[in-house]
Amino acid sequence: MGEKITSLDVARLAGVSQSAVSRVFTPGASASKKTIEKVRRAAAELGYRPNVLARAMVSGKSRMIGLVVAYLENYFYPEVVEKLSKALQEQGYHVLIFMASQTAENIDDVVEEILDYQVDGIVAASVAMGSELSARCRAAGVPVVLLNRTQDDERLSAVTSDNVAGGRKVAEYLVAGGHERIGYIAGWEGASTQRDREFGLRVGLEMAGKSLYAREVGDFREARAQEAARRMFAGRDRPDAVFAANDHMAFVVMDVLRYELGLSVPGDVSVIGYDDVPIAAWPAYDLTTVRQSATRMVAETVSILMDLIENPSADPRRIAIDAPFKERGSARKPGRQGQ
Amino acid sequence: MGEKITSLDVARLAGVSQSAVSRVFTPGASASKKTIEKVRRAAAELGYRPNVLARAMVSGKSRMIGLVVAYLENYFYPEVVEKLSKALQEQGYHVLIFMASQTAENIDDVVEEILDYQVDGIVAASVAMGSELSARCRAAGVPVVLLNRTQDDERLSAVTSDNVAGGRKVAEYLVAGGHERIGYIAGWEGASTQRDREFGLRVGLEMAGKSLYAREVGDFREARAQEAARRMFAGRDRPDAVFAANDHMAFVVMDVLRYELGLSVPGDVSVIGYDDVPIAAWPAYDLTTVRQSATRMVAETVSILMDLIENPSADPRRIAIDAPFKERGSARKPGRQGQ
DNA sequence: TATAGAGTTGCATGCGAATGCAATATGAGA
DNA sequence: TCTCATATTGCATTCGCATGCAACTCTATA
Repeated sequence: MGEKITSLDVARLAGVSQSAVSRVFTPGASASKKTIEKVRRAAAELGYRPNVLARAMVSGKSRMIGLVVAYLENYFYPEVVEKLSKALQEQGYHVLIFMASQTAENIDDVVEEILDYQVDGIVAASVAMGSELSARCRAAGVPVVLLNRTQDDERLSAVTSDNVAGGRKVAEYLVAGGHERIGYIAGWEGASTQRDREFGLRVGLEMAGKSLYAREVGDFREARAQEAARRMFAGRDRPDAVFAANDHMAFVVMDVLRYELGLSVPGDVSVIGYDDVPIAAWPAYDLTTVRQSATRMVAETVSILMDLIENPSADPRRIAIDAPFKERGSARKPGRQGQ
Repeated sequence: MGEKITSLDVARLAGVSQSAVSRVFTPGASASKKTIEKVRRAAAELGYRPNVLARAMVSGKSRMIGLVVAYLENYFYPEVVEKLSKALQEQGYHVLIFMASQTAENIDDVVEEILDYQVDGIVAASVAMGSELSARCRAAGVPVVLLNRTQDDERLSAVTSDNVAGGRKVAEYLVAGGHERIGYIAGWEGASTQRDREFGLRVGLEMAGKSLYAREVGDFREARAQEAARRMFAGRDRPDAVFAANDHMAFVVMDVLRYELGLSVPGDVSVIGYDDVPIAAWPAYDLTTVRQSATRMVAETVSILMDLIENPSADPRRIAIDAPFKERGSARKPGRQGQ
């Protein structure tokens, strides 16, 4: 066991030089029909396949993309992982995955580790990068694309949905539905998605001459969202509508309302989320939400990444894809004349 | 941009040889305090970090583990990905992820690609490997561990839960609960988990002098499970209990029963799943199920993998971890004297 | 038939780090 | 202070493949 087949073995069997073998397996290199034939046959006989790592050493291209994810608990991210991985596979790239702890600082260590693997690019999903770190990536010539998060640093590419517009749509819908006391369950305050969605919501409310009635922080985490919901609905004059900064928290909120407090959704309280993860469509939740298409976001991410890899001097791009409102049954619907 | 720092740069700055630098960064190599100090200082100054790929070339160890997953739609797998990735990171390994199409054949291509990256080991979650392929891995000296799936090939290591026992527990619980017409929503027939869970269920029923009342195939897929549930409950004399081969299908079944057919769970029909994914605990489902601990399965997988990597001649191991029954509210509970 | 031009091929080298070996430095014991 | 065992160090080589360069083989044109 363990006898590696190298290009030299193939070369010997085919009666050609090692370079010839290399050229046969290098797209764009020149080789005669006869040589190709001989090499292919020998390679097949020996079961030879080029060593990607060795190839990476000399070419400087590893064809690996580092993916940093903080938590797969929010089912938007498994979707991202799956689709990103598939999309990159189609481009001949593969994904090296790194789980970052929720703790903000650790991301930097993780990125260092990623860089050690000589990845050709990095996708950072739902995590922030220190400016020092992004500088290192730039120095190393490794493009970085933030996914579902933005940062002030203009030199970082980023793909998000249009969170501000999305938040505004929620406000408009709730106002049109005649809600009076609108609460907001915030995500982790450090996240741009959180800030933007809240900002959009507030702007939308203001434009209707209203303002936020209640606000609690759920940090995008299940347990925290649960506590947040309990706090928000503890007193009397409870909100008649809640916008949760993502679907994952919206489910928790619905569960608290229905199963702990015995309230009806949307009868007593309307609930709206953000993301439109698959579960949102399940009838048990039937969650009204804002659709953030993982497919489209991944497609944009891959596109940007490929551009940046091919043309390292290209400008970073920041994209906010359209986030359509998705009406379902968890929020009271505006009357016929509404909206 | 792009000026790579190599060990040679560090060596020059520190006034030592390249080998000295290498030794400082190689655990277990010998170097004097003074040298270590000089090298560390120079490395820090230049921001040097060893190139993992170059290291892999000469050492033959890439410290990468290939992970093959078919679909993240079933939320058991995101858990696996997250925990496996973290556990391996702690061991100094990293995960190269590969999505396999559901189609059975493609897995072989994917494994070839993985091998190209010189991974030190492969974890195949919920996918089967052709015998030819596993032979190649063996020839290449790359250990393979199947996760949540077994195969006849004795030379393959595998970690599953005790699916047969789990299935039997479900049968016993349903019988104890006084159910008369027990249906089964099967998973994909090619999966060992499917076969074992069904086998356990049937054995359990037989031991109680009963047999399966209805059976439909859901293929572990959402859409198929939906159709399966509809078919199963189309006629009169419908089942009074259903065991779905995994939680993911159980949720679909519950939704069909409750929201399409207007039946009560567990009032009219008891539903039991398998896996105990996080959603099973959500009050909207409160699913009675069999607990298959991703944490424990991942721990075993890592342990086997590390053993196999350190000692390539070690025997493959096949482990079925205990799968405790988890009683919740989606199935009628046996009376006090029951069970 | 001679010959420029394009298409092939092999040689030699390099990517960045680990390691066997031999040379040297260090320290302990006498 | 001298000797020998042990710890450090550098040299040179190696991992598997890609690629610049020079030598070479064709083929088409004059």
